This record gives sequence, C-alpha cells and structure tokens, in this order.
Amino acid sequence: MRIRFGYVAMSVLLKNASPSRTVTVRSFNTLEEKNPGSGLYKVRKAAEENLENSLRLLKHNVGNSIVVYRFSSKLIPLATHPLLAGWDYVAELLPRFKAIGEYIKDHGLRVSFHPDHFTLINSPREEVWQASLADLDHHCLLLEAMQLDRRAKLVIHVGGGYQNKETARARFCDNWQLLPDRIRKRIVLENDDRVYTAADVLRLCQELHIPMVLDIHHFACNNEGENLGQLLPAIFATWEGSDLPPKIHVSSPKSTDQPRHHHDFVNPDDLYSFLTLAGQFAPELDVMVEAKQKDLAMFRLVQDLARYPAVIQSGPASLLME
DNA sequence: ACCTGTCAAGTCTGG
DNA sequence: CCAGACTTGACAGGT
Repeated sequence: MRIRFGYVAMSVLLKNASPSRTVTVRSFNTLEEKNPGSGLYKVRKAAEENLENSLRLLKHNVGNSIVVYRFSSKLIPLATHPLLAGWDYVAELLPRFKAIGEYIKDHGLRVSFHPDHFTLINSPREEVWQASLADLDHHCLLLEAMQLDRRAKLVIHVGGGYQNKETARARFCDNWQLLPDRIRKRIVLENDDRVYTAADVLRLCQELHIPMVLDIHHFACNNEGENLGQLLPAIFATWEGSDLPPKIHVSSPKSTDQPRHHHDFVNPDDLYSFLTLAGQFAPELDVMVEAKQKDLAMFRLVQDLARYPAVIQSGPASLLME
C-alpha cells in the first residue's frame, strides 16, 4: 500500500506564512468610520497575503514531497459577512486564485477545505441552513476560482443531533437534495467525535453516494463497538469513481483528561495498527495529520512509522507498506 | 517584544 | 433562560 501524508493549513517550519490573517468586525467598522474604504482595504490586503502564503505553503510542500494539503477556511476575511456583501473577491483576486490552481494542477496536489462547525446542512433553523449554504457556496467558489475539478473537496460533518438523531439524519437527506449540484459533487462527509459515528456516516454516504473520510481519532471517541475492519471495505468503496484514493484523518488525544483534544504530535501506534488493517483493503491511502505541530508532526510521524518492520519510507511524507 | 482577553458564525449541557 | 464548553489562530490593546 502506498500512503501519502498531508497536514492542515499552516506550517510550523515555514516562517511568517500564515494563510489565516483575519480582520475583526470591530476593526473593520472602526476603520470605515474613520476613513471610508480603509476597512475593505485592510480586508483585501489580508486576503492577498493569505493567498500569497497559501502558494508559498504549496511550494514548501512540493519541496518536501508533500502532495496532500488542506487550505485554511479563513483565506478571505469576513467573506460571507453581511458587512462585505457585494464584494466580488473572486473577480478581484482572480490572478492569484488561478496561479494557485495552476500550481496544484502542475504538481498533481490533492487539496481540500474543511468548512468549520458552523456549517450545518441538517440544522432545523432556516437561518442556519441559509448561512451554511452561503458558506459552502463560498468555499466552492474559491475552488472554482482556482479552476480545480471535483477532486478538490469540501470535508464536512453531518451536523447536530438535535435531540433526535434519526430526524436530524432525515433532514440531512432532505437538505442534501436542495444543494446545488456543483456543491454536492465536492462534499465528502467525516465521522465526528460526539454525534455521528463512522457507522452512521457510512450509511448516509452509501445512500447518498458521498465519499467518506474516516477520522480514526473520532472513531475511537465515538463508536458503538463496531469492528473497524468490518466497516473499512465499505468506507473505502465510497471513493470508487471519485478518481481519488480514500482519505483518513489521524490525531492523538491530548491527554486522558481531554481525550478529544488534539495532541501536539501523533503517536505512531495510533496509526500503525490501522494501516496494517487498511492495507488489506486499499492499494492507496491518503492520511491527513491533524496535530498542533502541523507539518513537523507529520514528518515525525512518517519517520516514526518507518521504524516498524513492514514499513518502507518512500519520501519525507510518504510510505510503502507490505 | 510580549501578554491576555476577545473574536461572525452553532449546538449541547448543566445550572 | 443563560453561561460556559467546545476549539483555535490571530487580533487588538495593553505593558
């Protein structure tokens, strides 16, 4: 099995390269009051810098043979806030988006976004659903501006339980049908650490033909005693036809006190046993490392795993396993 | 240069 | 009904 590793949004090795500069509503308003247009100017500069740094990060990745990467969701500050309604950031920043997209295509990179937990397809509140739709549209627009095809994905969770998981699940299915096709074809679903187990998400993914990202830390936090080996072939099968290898997320618990929190690094034992299992069912796998030490944690994990008997390190961010 | 409370957004729990 | 947790990097205002 070939395994490729990636990390989330920012590097701890590449300095001064934040892709997540933001502008607060308060400072936007203060600036606009003092000098109309200066708030938008600050937002524009932050967005330009975030895109610039995202490209720098991709180059850092390619230089280190990393091909899997998740963009920051904060590339465009206040993008969907009413204060900036009507600002056409795509048109204005199009050359930068295109440059990023070109680089991704030239180097065969696998990129994604993970819209954060305010994006809830199954909320019973109309305003939350509308805001979620707007946020998904926003993320989708960014990938379209980069001129990337449907292999560039949006990873989200199913949403809340709302006191009745079955009803909430049904509402997800209903609202799924209301999503524009261009958004639907990019979404992949991930099991979460509190409500929707891997088995829940798999069932949904099978019904609606959605690829599933398995988070093995979340699986450890939230399961009903299922045997992962039994779920795995079906989870991997959800990727058939997507033109992408299956993907998983890995992280380690911060402490026994706070088992859900992410540790600075990943304990290789947390991944190794999974890989021996996964190798029986998939020839290729992409692993997104979610650790506070970001790319450093990813590199260390790959090196740690290379010490196991069945593992061959094939690059700084990739492994081969028999 | 460094420190600390605060920040758009939702849901859930517990008081 | 409301405060706090969740989770998290960066802002903003202070020293």
